[in-house]
Amino acid sequence: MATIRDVAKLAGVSVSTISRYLNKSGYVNSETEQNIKAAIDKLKYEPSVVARGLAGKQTNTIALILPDISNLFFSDLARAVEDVASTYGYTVIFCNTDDQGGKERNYIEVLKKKYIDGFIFASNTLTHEDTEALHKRSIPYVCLDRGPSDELSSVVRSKNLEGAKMAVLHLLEMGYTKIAHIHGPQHSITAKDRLAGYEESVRGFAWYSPTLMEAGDFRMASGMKAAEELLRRHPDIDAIFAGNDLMAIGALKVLHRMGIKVGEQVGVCGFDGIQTTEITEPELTTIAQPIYDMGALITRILIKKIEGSLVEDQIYELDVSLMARASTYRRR
Amino acid sequence: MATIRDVAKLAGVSVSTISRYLNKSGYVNSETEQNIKAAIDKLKYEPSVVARGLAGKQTNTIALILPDISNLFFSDLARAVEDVASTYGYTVIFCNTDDQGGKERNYIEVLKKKYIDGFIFASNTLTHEDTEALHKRSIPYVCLDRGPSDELSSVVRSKNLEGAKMAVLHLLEMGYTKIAHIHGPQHSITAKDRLAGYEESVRGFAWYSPTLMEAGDFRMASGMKAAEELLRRHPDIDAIFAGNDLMAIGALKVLHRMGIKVGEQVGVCGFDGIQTTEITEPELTTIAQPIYDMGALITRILIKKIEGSLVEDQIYELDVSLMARASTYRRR
DNA sequence: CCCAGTTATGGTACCGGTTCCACACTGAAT
DNA sequence: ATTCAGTGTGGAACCGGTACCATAACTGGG
Repeated sequence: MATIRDVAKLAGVSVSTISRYLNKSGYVNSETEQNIKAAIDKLKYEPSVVARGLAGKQTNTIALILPDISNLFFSDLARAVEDVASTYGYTVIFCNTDDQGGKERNYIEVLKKKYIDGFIFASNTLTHEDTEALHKRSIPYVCLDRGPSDELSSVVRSKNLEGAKMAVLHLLEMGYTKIAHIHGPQHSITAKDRLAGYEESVRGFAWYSPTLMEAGDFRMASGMKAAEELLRRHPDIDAIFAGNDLMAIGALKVLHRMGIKVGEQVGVCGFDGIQTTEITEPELTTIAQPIYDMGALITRILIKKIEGSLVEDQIYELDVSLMARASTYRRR
Repeated sequence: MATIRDVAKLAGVSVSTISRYLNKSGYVNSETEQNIKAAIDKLKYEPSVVARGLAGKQTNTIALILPDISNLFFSDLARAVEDVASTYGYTVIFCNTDDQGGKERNYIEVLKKKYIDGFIFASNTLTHEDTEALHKRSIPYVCLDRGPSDELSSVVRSKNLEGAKMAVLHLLEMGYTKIAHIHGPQHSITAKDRLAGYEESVRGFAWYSPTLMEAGDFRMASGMKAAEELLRRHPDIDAIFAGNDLMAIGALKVLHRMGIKVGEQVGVCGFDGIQTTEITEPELTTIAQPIYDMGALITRILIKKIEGSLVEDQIYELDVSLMARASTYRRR
């Protein structure tokens, strides 16, 4: 491997000049420039990112911290992050935390030793202490859905409350008359907002009851359990709005097993818009978050922060959209 | 940030001694050791991975090159890779190639400048030229499914041919009598092997015909198209074996739309064992690859190669298993 | 004619580690 | 007493860049 000194020697100039040429910082005569170009070509010289990292404190690497890459939502997100990052010349490291604060903290520890340029947090366990180490070294970070408690940071999320209201409204419009809700874990602000949206929308109805709400953990199995429980408690419900798609799919499964026709008899609506919603039978109505856009946006914000174009920290709320499909189509 | 020299000063020894202590290379008096420990604690010293990388040519980072992280199969795989890598102290960079050789080559170029310790290739486009650059710098790499053409390398794959035979056998045992096949793109050795397994198993039957095979591209939409075509051509087929789960799900969808009862009238079997197969209705019978194990194994092999415990390059073929489910259950 | 600003380039300390070599000391074998 | 292996430590070059500072030649304005 050729080094910058080899190039300098061959081009007959000093290393400083090469460095200036490479970084387009400072003056370089156009003739000299040609010589340097030739030398670089000849030696197939490629600057070492590591040496640059050591000298200049930039590694062009960002870390993506998420609960589980094999979760459909996050793999879609990761795709967007990597796409954007690579167009800006950054590479992406990913870390699975399983929503365990300990793992997350551990990753932060390991990665800050690596001079990572910035972090994207898509997990829900971030605390103030976690970010302290980042602040100390002024490593920029951005968050999905929610930032660390009591602290301002750039956050991208979607309109969860509004989306939940859209879901309920849609179900009502389709002629369903008693709507239950399976909500996610309440430490998640996302789940909270969606629950709030549901509650605000249905509180006024005569059939409203707190027992129409049942908790899940955002995974399919919990959706099944919750749906069973709800149907046992209220055999007359004719629609279920789930806090995310996976739980909605669980509900779908349960209804199917009970011989209940989804759509016609009981409507089901999810939230997230993961690709799998098109695979179910019937296809699942859902409130789609612009997952790809969210990932792309949060990455662009992070890179801006890294490169110093001052962006004020703020919360970006993206629009959600109703994907009306067969699982909420009630033939009359 | 404290540096190694700060620690040396505080502990009253030289940097060499600190380095020896940190790497457990060479002698360090046990008393000195205590002092060093204390100094490190006090200064909260953490060695810089970047400086280490520059000096010692090790970054503890591996790259995972795959077609698309948002593809269910690869996100499961990525999870396994990261799990194993992190227990060995490595971080994982991932890159989406969309099966385009150009993107792949580009990533190799970028990453080798970063002193990546090793590569895992899970894409199908790897050529001899691609790996040349890696050879030159003796950067180890391993492959999933297939290595670069005409070259030995460590490869982990599953028993595709055998699995295809299992699928056909299972369908026959369940009482299906005319089995079609949707195969993947033939540049993929995986798809080829599965097709071969199918053909070998059915060639002896009277109903066998080359027109019972139709091509797809491993994605759902192509499975739908292929299924339609097959049913048009042979309205009497009563089973479809697809070269992967996503195409099988496509077939499922088509059959459903045509009002054909999957399982009872027409059996469908996939291949891969992605989680989504449990979400479909009916649940999809599939030949499950041990995706997680494959990812874990390939990562362990790579790390062994990186750390120099000479492993001979070889091909590891893992067992597949039949997951018999409702999509191939024929009530009689 | 002098001084200041622009253009062009070189020298070198520095980033934070690793590693090789030199040196000193100990105790046992020759 | 001499040699030698094992133990323990320090000095300094080196990895491959960046960036600051110095130097110098060449403008043009006062």
